[in-house]
Amino acid sequence: MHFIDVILPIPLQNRFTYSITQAESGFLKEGMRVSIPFGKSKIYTGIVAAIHQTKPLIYDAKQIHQILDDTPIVTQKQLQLWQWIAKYYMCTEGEVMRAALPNAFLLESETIISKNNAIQLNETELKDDEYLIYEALQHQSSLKIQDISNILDKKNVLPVVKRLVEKEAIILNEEIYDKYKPKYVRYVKLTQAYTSQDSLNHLLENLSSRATKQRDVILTLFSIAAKTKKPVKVADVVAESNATSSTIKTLIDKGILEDYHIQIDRVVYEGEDNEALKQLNQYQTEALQQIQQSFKTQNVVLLHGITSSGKTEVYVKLIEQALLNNQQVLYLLPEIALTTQLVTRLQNYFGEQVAVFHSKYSAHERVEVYNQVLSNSAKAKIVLGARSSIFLPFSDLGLIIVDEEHESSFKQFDPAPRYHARDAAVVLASIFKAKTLLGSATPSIESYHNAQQKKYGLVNINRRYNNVQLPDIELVDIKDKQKRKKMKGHFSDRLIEEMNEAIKEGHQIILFQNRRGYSPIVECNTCGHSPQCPNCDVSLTYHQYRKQLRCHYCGYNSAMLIKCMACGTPGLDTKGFGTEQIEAEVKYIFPDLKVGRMDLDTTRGKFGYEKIITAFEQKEIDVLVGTQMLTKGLDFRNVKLVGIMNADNMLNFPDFRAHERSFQLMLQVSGRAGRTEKRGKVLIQTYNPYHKILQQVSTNDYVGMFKEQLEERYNYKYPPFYRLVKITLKHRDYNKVDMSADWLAKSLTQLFKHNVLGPEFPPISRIRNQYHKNILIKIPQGQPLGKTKEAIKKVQTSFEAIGNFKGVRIVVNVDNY
DNA sequence: AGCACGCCGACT
DNA sequence: GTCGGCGTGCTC
Repeated sequence: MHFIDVILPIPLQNRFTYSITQAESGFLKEGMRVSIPFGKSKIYTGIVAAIHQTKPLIYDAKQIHQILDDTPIVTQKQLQLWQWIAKYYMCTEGEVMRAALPNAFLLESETIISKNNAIQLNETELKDDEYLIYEALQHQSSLKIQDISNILDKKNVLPVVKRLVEKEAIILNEEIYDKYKPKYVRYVKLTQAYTSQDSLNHLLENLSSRATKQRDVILTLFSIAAKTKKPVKVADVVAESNATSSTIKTLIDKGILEDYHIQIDRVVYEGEDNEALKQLNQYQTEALQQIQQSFKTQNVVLLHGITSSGKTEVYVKLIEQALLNNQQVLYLLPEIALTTQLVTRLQNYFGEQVAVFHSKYSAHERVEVYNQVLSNSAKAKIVLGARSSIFLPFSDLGLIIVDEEHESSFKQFDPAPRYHARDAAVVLASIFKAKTLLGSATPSIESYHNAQQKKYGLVNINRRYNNVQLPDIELVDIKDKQKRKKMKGHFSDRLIEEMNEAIKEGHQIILFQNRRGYSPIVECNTCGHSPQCPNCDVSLTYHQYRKQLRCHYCGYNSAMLIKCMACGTPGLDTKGFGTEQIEAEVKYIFPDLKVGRMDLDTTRGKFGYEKIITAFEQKEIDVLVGTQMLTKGLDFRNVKLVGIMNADNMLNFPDFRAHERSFQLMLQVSGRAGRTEKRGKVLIQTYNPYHKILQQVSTNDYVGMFKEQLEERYNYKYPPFYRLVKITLKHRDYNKVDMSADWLAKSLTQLFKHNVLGPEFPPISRIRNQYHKNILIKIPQGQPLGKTKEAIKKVQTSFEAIGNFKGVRIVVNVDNY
């Protein structure tokens, strides 16, 4: 008796045990995929996590359906990381598996319907809808459930299908197929018969009189072959000879040409020759030496280098060394910073050893990178990727770089696993006994604290590259400006002056407003009513370019109202402002300038983002207005002025991290100004210029900010002194959420006393028609984390057993950054 | 998460 | 009368 325990990509706590044959047990290894029957009719892909001979006691194990791999596609070390993540972030291994594997690896079955030929059926017995399906099967050998849905034009077709099965008119089959298909490219060459010079001359003569198109194709084929000395692609011949693919087809049919296919990589490096590594300047060299020194005793080092200090060059040197040891390197970046700029730069240094892993890649491209890493291919020695690349199957990882370490987008929010890629990376590195370098101009309070506690090494770079000066940061009091009538729309006179000057000198401008749309609130002048989202507890944002009201939480939209819905008066006013309004005002105040906007609305689509960046780089745009997207690792050479339109809405955000975030955001945007010889200028417009954070921003005082924030965190019991676990309850019914949250909070309070906060409705208490209520658990230092989480899990289990609370969804978020 | 089974309103 | 709504329970 042989069995395997399988991890399934579904949010279930348990692994599932299946029986296998002796032969299979000899072949199977941990980390291979198997397809297994699950429930009544489903077939899922599972990962073999254990192979054993212990027969399950209370149920009969089913047999597996099929083995999908010859060799493991998940390594032992990955399984180790999965387990750590599941435990630490309080989710299931299945959820981790779903996040960790490229979707194309997860085969699912699909029901295929075909006619039962063994039975002669009396068609008059069939009802109308049944007949439609039966009729369709006369023309097509098989149908999918989706096809039937289309034929009958309704959603739920299973009852009909069931009746047909009972009448033995049709047969059902579960089919699975590989979602990953290698990409092939079609090539052409002359057939054997025409390889000799004689036959060829003869052929060309023949063709020249009548079929000139065909002759051209052959001549083109020759010239390409002679030039490249490589197999010739059909696509190239078509392109160069002006022939169509039908001409080629004719030649193939005549037996003159033959085509063949070669499998190729979808992700191809098309770079030039390797660039020589830049010489490090004195400060970079010192930093590099300190990092290396520090790595002798520390596994993690934090590199605190101000914006434009040239951290990337230091990374490059470290990567180079890891490569010399023949080790792999993982370079993590926030999704949004994974721009072509950086990718090209690294590819210029390291050529085709760089692979990129990215959510915008297609399923197939992801599989290819995954497989290259798995085989430790020379094409993937350095993986440049967003947070999910911590899940790649490294075999000999030597170094992880986490750039822009403070970025909150390293934390996954919505589907579980709600992991933090920076923290998981440190664990991953420890599994490999590799080193981790965290880099940032504005480190997170947590990391800097770890460095001060000597848990991490700390290295500073305080000079910008080429000794460019840090920008001059000026605070503009817009309350005062309003009083003196010095405001034009949302632009102070100072900002307008500086913009004029920058433009006169031929420089570019960035304007930052951390809110998209035209205005977040529309309000009736007469009765004060403002349109709300029907599904969420928020005001609708006005988007001018489509004359729409939109909800930023659920995507609901409606046409802009002409009169108030409550009182019918036509006077509607807008309150607050977003990027769209700033863009409109720039156009009004500076009619000669070209304005671009960069926010979620203008960067949709695979290249939306790049288009805007390129346009800005090539100076087709004078003023770029945008949200925090602007802050991420973009290197614009010609920007002299950065304007922050309103610093207050960030500072007043109700979150213990709001001040830290505002500081980071403002310093990061400021860093976009004056990256070359000319000193940049930053204007921050605010109602409260004496705010400590703004003072610290204007003096570039990271350490001051850190100390003060750390003290606040200490006083108010927040990280890094306390760990947080946030529990969110969600349900359509307000009362159900309310009552169940009370119960849960009470039970937790019995265990953790005053360290349980809430339950509390969040500022936005309803999203997509679901009411939310939060409970926050603070875990003091010294209280064992693992045990605490187990206890929380137990309470959760008893909660879920209460009939009244059925249907209330619980979301647990550990380290809720 | 799916998906089946099972019990109540609006339609051919 | 049925179709189909989604509440509840289970999956090796």
